[in-house]
Amino acid sequence: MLGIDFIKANRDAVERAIEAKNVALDLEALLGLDGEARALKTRIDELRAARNAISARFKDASADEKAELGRSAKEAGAQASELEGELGAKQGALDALMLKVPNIPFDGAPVGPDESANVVVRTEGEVRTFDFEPLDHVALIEKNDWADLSRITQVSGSRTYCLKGRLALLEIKLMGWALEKIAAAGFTPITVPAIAREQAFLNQGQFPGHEEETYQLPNDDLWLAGTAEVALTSLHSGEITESDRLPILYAGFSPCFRREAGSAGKDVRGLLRVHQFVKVEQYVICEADEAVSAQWHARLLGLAEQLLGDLEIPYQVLETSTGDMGLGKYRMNDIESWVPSLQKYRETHSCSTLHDWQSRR
RNA sequence: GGAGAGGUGGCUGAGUGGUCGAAAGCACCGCACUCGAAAUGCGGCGUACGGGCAACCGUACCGUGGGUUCGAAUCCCACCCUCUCCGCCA
Repeated sequence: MLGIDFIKANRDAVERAIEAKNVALDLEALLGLDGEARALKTRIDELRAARNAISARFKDASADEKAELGRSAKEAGAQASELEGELGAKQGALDALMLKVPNIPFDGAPVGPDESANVVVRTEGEVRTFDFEPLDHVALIEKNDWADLSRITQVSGSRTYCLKGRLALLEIKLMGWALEKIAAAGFTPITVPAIAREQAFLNQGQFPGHEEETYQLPNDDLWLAGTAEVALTSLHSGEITESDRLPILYAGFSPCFRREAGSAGKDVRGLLRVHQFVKVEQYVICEADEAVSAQWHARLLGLAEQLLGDLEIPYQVLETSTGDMGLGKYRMNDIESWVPSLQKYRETHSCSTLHDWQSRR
């Protein structure tokens, strides 16, 4: 989220961000609530000050005076409590609105409602031409007995997969290889749980708003994260970090769980858009400096590209539009990799910068 | 699942009804001493909101939320979290 002082001082920019990101938020109402809450608080402070002043005289007072002082102190206290209740309600409403305030997007981000406004900024690698019809991944799996896609759905439902043989090994090795590559660039490899408390999802920005897309474990008041980012974001929450200990660099690894609610009918075949998968996450906590942050963003993107280069997979880099990048993001670059059987690029990587919108949460 | 212990400032840790935003130590900052550093001595040192040009003043904050009281870190209730032991376990 953004600080209330920042919002007040940069009202137009925030208003533009709300528009560009297509957020349902009435900034006018938010600022009005803030004003009302402050006024109430001032009034409560005055009542409390009066009460405290009376209480301070209590000890040395005579019995008669004590009765009188007690009465008036109690009354001031009661009034304060009543207003406090009012303030609580306003504050709650205000907090809920504050969580919906979007980060101000990067100047270079294309403004648009959704992914259709994303812009391809670069295309890398050479698309192979074959003198035969390339099979898609499902056909390759069937041909080589590399998975039990239909059997596992009777166990775990749709959008789950079960790799076998060399493909099972490939999944594990690919993750290990990516972790090692990123570790070699100075990042600390770290394995984190997908299980996390609600607070972690609030901290990261997934909540409020995306509860429907998240698996819940209601018996234990826990949720399953769709990315290691959830755990990594909260790993250092509440800490004040000396600047000489920055940047903190992680190469995270975790299973990822996604309900894919609202994706009905999309990519139902094969290994695209599954409910559970494994992923490596690059994560940087750096000093609150736009230039430094931009350098790290470039570094993350560079490392992701290096992985694809090493794998000889052609790809394109997108500058993600304001409508597609999400509430908390300042800048987002997606990478789409070439899928020969589809004859098109599909999203495989994503790099984002969130600035202090994230750390404030 | 059963039993117990505990959550106080950046850290350790005192504090069981007002003189407590809170002892002491560590860390940190300033000054003195020193060629310099260390050691030592003296002083300072929480956060948020509101008011004030400022000095400063007011309010709140001792896990969270309620309650008792003129007054709560301290008493009562509920909850959350952490740790220890036992049991169970793919």
